[in-house]
Amino acid sequence: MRFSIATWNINSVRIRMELIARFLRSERPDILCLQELKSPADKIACSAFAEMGYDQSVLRGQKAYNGVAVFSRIPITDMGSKDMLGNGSARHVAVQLDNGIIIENFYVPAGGYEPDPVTNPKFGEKLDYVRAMRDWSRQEQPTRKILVGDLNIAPQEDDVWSHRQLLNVVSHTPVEVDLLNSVIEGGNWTDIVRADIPHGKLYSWWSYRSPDWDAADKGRRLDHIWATPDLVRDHHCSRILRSVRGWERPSDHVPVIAEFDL
DNA sequence: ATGGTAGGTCTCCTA
Repeated sequence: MRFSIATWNINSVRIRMELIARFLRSERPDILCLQELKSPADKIACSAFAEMGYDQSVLRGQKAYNGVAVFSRIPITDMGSKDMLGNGSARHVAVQLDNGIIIENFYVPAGGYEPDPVTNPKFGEKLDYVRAMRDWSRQEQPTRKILVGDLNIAPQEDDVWSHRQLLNVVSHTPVEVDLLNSVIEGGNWTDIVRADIPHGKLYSWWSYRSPDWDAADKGRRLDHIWATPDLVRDHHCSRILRSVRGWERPSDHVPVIAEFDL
């Protein structure tokens, strides 16, 4: 038996319910992890998810900003949230499957524009957040875990449209890439999508500001699926659903999907 | 070198 898991930065869950329904009807992932809900939990139409078979949900909402959720067709248990910066922002939630697998759903801070923690505190917060993830990864038992989410860092050269031109752009700076790699090493994580698709450009996000995102194709791979060694197989059928970026009124991120043994 | 768009909202902040 296998199960499929999808991660998607939805950029407002309320205005994109139709888009989510279209995605769930066509792809039918067993588990959907969302980030950037931009909504309090009590304003999210969980009944609409339940009608499509996703009757299990664990939400961490917040007014206007952040927010993460897990919707599932298979049983999940709420395993709590980590408040990495101690500021109450809803950026993480964990759930457990009946077989013991734990799913960690993260929304890492974007970090603002200027890649300097002194002049831009938001960048400092982002670095602090990823440092906290590294420290947490080192403490965890490195087994039976899947980590997904919008990590807001594109670590490899082929994860951005131009490695050279993005070296000083937040999301691909060496300090961010080094930190993200230290999280991977600290938790003994495998980057499942890159293990499946090791070569070539791979993006999960295209800016709203590009008038023709498809032709310009100045994307970045910000959304990730990782797993601990015991869950890694030869292939996980990873897919990044680029076409969803072309749907009507899209998120600037597209869903990423992988499959695991249940 | 610059500006471009989107969403939610204490009309500006965040992405």
